[in-house]
Amino acid sequence: MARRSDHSREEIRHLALDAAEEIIASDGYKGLSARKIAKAIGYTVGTLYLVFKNLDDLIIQVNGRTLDNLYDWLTERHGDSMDGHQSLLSLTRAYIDYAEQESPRWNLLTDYVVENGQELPDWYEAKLGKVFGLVEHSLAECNSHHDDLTMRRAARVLWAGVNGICISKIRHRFSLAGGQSATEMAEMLIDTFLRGFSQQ
Amino acid sequence: MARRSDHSREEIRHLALDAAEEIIASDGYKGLSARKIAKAIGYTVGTLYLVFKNLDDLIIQVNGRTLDNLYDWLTERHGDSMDGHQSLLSLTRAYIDYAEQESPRWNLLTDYVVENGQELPDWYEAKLGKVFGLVEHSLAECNSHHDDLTMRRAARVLWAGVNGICISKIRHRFSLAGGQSATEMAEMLIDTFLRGFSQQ
DNA sequence: ACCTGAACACCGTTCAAGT
DNA sequence: ACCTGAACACCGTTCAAGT
Repeated sequence: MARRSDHSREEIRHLALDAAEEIIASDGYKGLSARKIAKAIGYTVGTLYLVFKNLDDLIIQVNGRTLDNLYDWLTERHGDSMDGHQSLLSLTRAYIDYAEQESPRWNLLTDYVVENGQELPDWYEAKLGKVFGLVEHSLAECNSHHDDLTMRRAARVLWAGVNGICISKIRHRFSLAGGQSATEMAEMLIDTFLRGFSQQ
Repeated sequence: MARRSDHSREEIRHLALDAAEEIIASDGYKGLSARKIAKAIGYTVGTLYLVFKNLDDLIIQVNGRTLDNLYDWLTERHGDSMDGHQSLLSLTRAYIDYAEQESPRWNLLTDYVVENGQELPDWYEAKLGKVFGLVEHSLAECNSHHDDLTMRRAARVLWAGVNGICISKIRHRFSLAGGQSATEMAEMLIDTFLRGFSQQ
């Protein structure tokens, strides 16, 4: 059993986040609990509350690591040797693959509800911004006759749309999609949006 | 206190669903519990398990009523005296209003995760289909040179996209949207998609 | 100083026993 | 037949007490 001073606070934080990721992967994102984490790392539940404000704080930190992981996944799979349209499609396919293959942690990301009057921490928005940056970059290669703000807005609208498609197909498993897969739906969204965007 | 035979099984079902809706509205969607429902209707927890298979079954029935409620909300606010494009925008604004004003029950709808190998019940998909029907109808008024299947697919892609925007702005409260509101993002999506869709 | 362990106020779900 | 109430195996969170 772990005793006092076996690990620094920062080490306990890492141990706990590692354990949380394993529990989410094996028991699903709703199977995560403070007591399971504590047991897995050989500390008492009380110890977790010395390191995390509460379970919400822990979950948001797990989600932060998921965003890092997603960023790496996307950049690894995402070739640079194509035009913007193809690049956007390949980014989207990589994202859908991630949501499907890492669905427990992806579901936890989507599950998070920010309460009225609350805000996501800055470091979290920064990680999100890094992922959005990939979309912006691909979009900029497709089309450059719009101003910067319009490009950024288009990237966000398009990505929120792709995410909505993933939610309906992966989270809710709607079978009302005219027989289309998530990838086919996302391709239809991107192709049609880009056609409209370039002819504006 | 309620005694046996005070209510039929169907009456208990309605009482429980009514109570669940009130609890969700006042305590948030994560504040719902079988014990709270039982207390509110004057029965023991055990009784709920005579009427519902489990809490998941109850929640899916609450979500079914939310879909009915949403359908009524959309049809009430949705004038018929405009062209398809305007009609689609007004439908979208009404949906965003619903998500904002009824956010606890809307969040419960979005929260639901269908596990691997599971499916949503047919009656649930039928209620969803009714809401999607409104979108299809408006879209059909915008554009009629596509075949039926393409129109249905476009309606689903567009609606999943609008929903994704609501999730990023209402559920996650991302402030990375270039200063746009959910409504502005949805308008950008619809305008650009429709331009691309009509020029295909 | 650091961590424990017990306590508090909750959960979902089941099922023998009561009326 | 219908419902209860207690039990079981869990929760998140706090904090006096131990080393």
